[in-house]
Amino acid sequence: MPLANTAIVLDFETTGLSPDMGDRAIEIGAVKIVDGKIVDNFQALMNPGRRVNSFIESYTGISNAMLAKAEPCEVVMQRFADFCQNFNLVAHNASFDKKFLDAEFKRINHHYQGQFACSLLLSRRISQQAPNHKLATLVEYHQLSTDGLFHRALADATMTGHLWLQQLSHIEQHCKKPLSFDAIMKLTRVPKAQIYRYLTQL
DNA sequence: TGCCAGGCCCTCTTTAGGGCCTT
Repeated sequence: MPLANTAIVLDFETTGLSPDMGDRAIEIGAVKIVDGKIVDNFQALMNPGRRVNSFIESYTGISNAMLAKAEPCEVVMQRFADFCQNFNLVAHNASFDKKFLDAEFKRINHHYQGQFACSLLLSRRISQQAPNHKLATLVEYHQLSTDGLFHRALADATMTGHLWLQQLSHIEQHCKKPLSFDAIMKLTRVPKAQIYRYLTQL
């Protein structure tokens, strides 16, 4: 049973909010965490085969000129599949990143086997006093290390990685033992009002 | 034609609506 402190934390930049509406990934960033330490990372722009709008250029700082020089999504996603193997995955608001991961992997006929946990759902349970649960707010709230760059894939994935490790540390203070990835997945489904009682029973 | 995300989660709820998050 793999522990929660070994995982790949990833983040996509995309052309929009929904692959079902035709949106594509334009950048992926990820950090590999083994035994609670970041040991490797992955970052690549990818050419979605069409232009992105000015909002996305402004929001991410990723221009159409940058994407024109990038490898196609299919090439990058194959390299990412090799990078992530079957590590369990983490993202902030994982439902968003999972639907893009699933859509891009489907295009290259790659079948991912691991689980996908969400640092946003975890934060809503174990940091209920935080002003809100946006990634940037939580980085400041928990005083996590950051290079000040936001909305680029590797920067966001790295910050989410630090957030994930902070969350695991906080949880372990309550249950007094390292938890499996599966246990954390279950924890993100426990009703908020029951979370601390649940932790002490683990 | 005109519309267009969607899962989570709370509440003035469950025969629903709206804010929070992600790009």
